Amino acid sequence: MKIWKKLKFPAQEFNLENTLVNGQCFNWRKIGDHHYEGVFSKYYVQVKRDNDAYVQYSTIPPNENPEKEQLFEDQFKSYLNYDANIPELYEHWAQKDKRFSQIAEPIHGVRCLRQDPWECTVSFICSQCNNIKRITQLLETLRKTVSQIVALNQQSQFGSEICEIDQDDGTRRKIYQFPTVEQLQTATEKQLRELMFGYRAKYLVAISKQIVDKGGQNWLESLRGQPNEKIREELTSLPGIGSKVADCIALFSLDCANSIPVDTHVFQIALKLGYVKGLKKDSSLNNKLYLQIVQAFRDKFGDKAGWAHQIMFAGDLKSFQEKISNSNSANTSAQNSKKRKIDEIKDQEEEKEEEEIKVQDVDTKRETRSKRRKLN
DNA sequence: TGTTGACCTGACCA
DNA sequence: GTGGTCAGGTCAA
Repeated sequence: MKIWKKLKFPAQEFNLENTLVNGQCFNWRKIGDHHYEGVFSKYYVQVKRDNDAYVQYSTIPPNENPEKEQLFEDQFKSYLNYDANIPELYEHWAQKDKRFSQIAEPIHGVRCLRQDPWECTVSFICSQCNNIKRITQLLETLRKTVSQIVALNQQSQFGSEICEIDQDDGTRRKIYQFPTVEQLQTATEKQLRELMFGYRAKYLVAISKQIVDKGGQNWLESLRGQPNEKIREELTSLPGIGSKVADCIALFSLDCANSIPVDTHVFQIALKLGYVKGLKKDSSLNNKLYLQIVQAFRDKFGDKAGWAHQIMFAGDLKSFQEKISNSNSANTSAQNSKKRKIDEIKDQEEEKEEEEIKVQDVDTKRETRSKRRKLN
């Protein structure tokens, strides 16, 4: 029998789907309408929303006394950045960018999570040249298998099993917590390759060892509160972590709300919206351009630009495109009228900017034609 | 200093 | 059925 706890959390401030499966984390799975399951800390957690004011959650194991319950709630609230006023931030960002104002409603209630830095590190190393579905699968495999690897390598007799849960088909499913740095350190490259981690296997093995040498989980957590540049420098000194992965770890787990991970999606956004003057679709994403795009997002969205970036990023994902187009076509004429007035003002401001993009597009096309001719 | 190709795997599409 | 391409990058030459 599950015990459900209520947490006051209006829907505009926290949308489960838009937050838990938008590509910032890979430990949640949809199991029903507005209902998700996941592994958080040492708990199997289900979270659901059945009214606009509250979300409800249950944990396995349950917390047997009020102190433990309070401790879990505090931990969960911290994970959800509970104190951040998301609607206020949305309003601010929507005033700064027309595209943001278009996606704000369909992708409402996105919260940037404050994840565990180790799990976040492993997750984004796995994200290299990979898609969300497969990253999620790889991390699930890692949780399931690592306790067997630990036992096999005789480093520890303790696994990391949390519980067994009943499934609809009558079978039972074991749930495991995420392996610690020390546990993953016991795995070999060969073992991880067999689990289909591919070339990322060698990074995971090397990085586990180096982080353990630096002080393990405590070292990673000690990076919280350090200057952004220092965090970047420390993380990129580790094998398999470049600028993009370092910025993901900083943004999603180390309290750097203005970190901007520039990947192919963010590059496309910067290109389409003309954030960087002279940016072309075949521009090579070198370090200089990377930092220009970062600066452009910071200039536009301010000190929590990383959080705004995550919403813009989600807006570029295929899984969110349908939501956006449905929402746009369902807008009532009254809404449209109000929106039109706001848009008119923005249009005037951005008209100049868009002219520049058109010029860039023409340049790009001209260049492509020229290249093609040369090839022919 | 900037550019390029190798690196694992699986889904998708023609 | 098969081969090409791409997917939230990094690294070394």
